[in-house]
Amino acid sequence: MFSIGQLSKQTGVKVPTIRYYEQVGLLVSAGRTEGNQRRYDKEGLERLGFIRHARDLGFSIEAITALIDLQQHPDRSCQEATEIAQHQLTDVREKLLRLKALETELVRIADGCDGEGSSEECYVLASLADHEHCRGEH
Amino acid sequence: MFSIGQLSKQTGVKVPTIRYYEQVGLLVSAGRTEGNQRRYDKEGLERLGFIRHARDLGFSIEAITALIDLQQHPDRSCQEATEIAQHQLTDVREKLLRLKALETELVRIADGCDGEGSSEECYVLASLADHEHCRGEH
DNA sequence: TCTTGAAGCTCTAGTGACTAGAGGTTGTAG
DNA sequence: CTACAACCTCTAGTCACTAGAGCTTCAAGA
Repeated sequence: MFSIGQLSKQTGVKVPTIRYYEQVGLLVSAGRTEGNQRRYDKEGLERLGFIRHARDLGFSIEAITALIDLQQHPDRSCQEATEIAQHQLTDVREKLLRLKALETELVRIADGCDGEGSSEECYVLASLADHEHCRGEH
Repeated sequence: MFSIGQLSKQTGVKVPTIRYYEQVGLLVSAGRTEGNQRRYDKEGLERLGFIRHARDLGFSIEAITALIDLQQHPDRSCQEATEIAQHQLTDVREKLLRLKALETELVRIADGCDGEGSSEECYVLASLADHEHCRGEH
């Protein structure tokens, strides 16, 4: 049995975050001591590892809840899990496209100015003031 | 003079968001009508355009406040503005790297499973459960 | 001039995924 | 047995909005 602190050390998830996961129904402790402190078993440790990994990959708490639900019903099709993962992938790809466009624009803005002179004629400020300067959309 | 709704239509920023910007000190209306409704002039319209553009590029409210502050003191160096933009660029590039890694990982996970069979042997779930499967770090 | 209704107003609370702090209790090593 | 690190609960704060309640004002048509 592990205390919440031990679980935290082993997974790298902060203690208040573990309590938060309990609050939202993601991870329940195996039980409590007489003094009301949480105790976890190996299953809890594994589940927290799963949650951590999924969060690192950007899955929402909601999506993770759905995935855990699937884990607990092995009779259900794997298709749902794949759909959730595909959805996440689409999401990441959209963000990637957007960020790439932003990068291009920011390079143009940030590098267009040598940092000298007064802010009155600053290229950064002028670029932000006037969208017309932009090459792509965002 | 424009009403808040006209400002909203011209810039594409929602009415409650404009009020929010006032609340955090980003955009003050030129004045109020006798009936307490906000009225904006051309300067307000331009400033909201500036804010909108900067937000689209991912600048935080805090950074935008600093940039506007610079605009209003044309005697101050342009360097600060450039620094803020460079910082934002660094930030975007970090996010890009991270997202690219995630994409790779998600492709591996989401495409490794044909969606058939039960969730018991689902590759998505197995991959999320075991970080060891991962190629890169995240 | 009156009426209607869209648009405006303020205020509070909710979102997601935590994080911080107050103020009190428990577990454990020496 | 004592000290103190680690635990507990609860509330409130973060960011950048968004939603809703309940009210008032503005402007166009009759």
